[in-house]
Amino acid sequence: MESLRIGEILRTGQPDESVKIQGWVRTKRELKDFAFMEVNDGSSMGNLQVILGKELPNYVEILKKINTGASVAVAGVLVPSRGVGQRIELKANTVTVYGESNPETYPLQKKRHSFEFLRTIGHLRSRTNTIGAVMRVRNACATAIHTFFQERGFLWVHTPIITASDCEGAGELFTVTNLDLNKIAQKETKEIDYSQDFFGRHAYLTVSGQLEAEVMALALEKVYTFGPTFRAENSNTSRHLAEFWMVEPEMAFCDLDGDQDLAEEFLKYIFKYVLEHCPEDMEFFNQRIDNSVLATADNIINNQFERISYTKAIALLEKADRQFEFPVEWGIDLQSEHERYLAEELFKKPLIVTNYPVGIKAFYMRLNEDGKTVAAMDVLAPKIGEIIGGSQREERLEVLERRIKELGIPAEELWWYLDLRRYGTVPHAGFGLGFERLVQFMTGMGNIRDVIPFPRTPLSAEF
RNA sequence: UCCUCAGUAGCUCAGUGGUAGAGCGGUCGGCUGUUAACCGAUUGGUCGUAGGUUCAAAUCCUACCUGGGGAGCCA
Repeated sequence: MESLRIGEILRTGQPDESVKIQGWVRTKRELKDFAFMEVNDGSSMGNLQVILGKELPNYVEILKKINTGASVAVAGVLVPSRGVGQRIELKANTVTVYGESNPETYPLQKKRHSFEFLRTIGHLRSRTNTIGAVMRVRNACATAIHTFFQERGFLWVHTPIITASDCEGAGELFTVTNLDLNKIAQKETKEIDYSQDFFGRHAYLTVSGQLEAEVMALALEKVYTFGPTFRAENSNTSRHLAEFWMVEPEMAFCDLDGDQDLAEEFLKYIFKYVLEHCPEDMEFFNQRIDNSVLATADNIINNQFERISYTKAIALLEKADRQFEFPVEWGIDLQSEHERYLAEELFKKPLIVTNYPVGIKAFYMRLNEDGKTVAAMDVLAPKIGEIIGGSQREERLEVLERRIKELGIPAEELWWYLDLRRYGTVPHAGFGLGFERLVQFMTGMGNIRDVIPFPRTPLSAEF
């Protein structure tokens, strides 16, 4: 008999149906003449309650084996539940134990564990309610992202993970090398000769696929990347990972307004999709993790994002009836406390801040007519802060060359990027979204390490 | 990297100078269409590591390690 997923049985299973399920034992309760066993296979929040009657062959032996964490297959007949708490349950005819689980050493208990502890058992934590729900929502977010872009004619392009350009300007890079580091450690010379390295030059793990995405957009018009990204920054916060996934759409023939429209439509679509596809999990997050996630989702789906200029944002912050640790002044970069005030207190919803001072933004952002600001945008979300950062790109060769020179960036390495402005340049724009921050925002999970299966952070890469 | 708090049983924590504790978990028994089951018994420790102060240190001091929260950097 082919086995069914438990989530499906819980939703649509009918009495008298013969079914087989496979999964892991969450809990067992022994009574005098029979026993209850709850089994979960990751397909849903809820477990399937299995009735084990004494008439089962090897009843005593089976009961000894089905401790929390054991893997089982159960064939039987669905029956209406006589207890409260579940609509339907499975009366077992045969039980197969694939693998036992020693209750004296299995670290997961039936009760709640701290996320700190669960991080120390990264290989088992996905068997918990919360991490399981996170992974299902994460999957739904990823599917929603692809669906959103595919429906709109965007091509998913695969930008390289190994890159030779260190001038993307987005933080510290990991070096990729196959040089013998032991030999280098013994050398007296301080300089490393990267011409002897695998690529014949210093190579890195990518910190962004944007520059390559621009290449593809200037041939295919609408593209997006969705892949891993690496930052070697020594950041120890609940919002940073050394390895994370980033989504970067890039559109030719698009300006900053179009960019903002896309970002807003995009977030709305994903929230709506996840609410439709993971209602149980979202309900769980709302009940157990953060009682504002459903209201937040509703807020995002049904309200227009606030759109204000950086200059306006500064004026609002200066008017705020409160003291900021970092004084507010036109030209400064917005601090966490400023972003939070705007998103959480003043507007109480996501807002898009645009046209930042040229001095605090990247070289590729398009210079505005005023000569003082660039066509950048940040989407600020309550609690998370900056969730999306984007801009209209500088498409004018001479302006871009001037900016590169001003910032002291080695232009020769960017020759191909500049070529895009030499041959058939067009206005174009795009943005980057931190995928894990999106999942955090969606689920209300406080620490980004709990929304990725295997988090990589400073001093931590065990699993 | 900085600030701050913490590290005691498998887990969550109490214990602030004088013989290491509780709840949960595990084990054994009882009871029950149970469901964070319940009742009783029982098991369980190099008090993060290394020094120091003291007659005596989980407790005070120093350094280091690890983790949480916040900040910076950023997505």
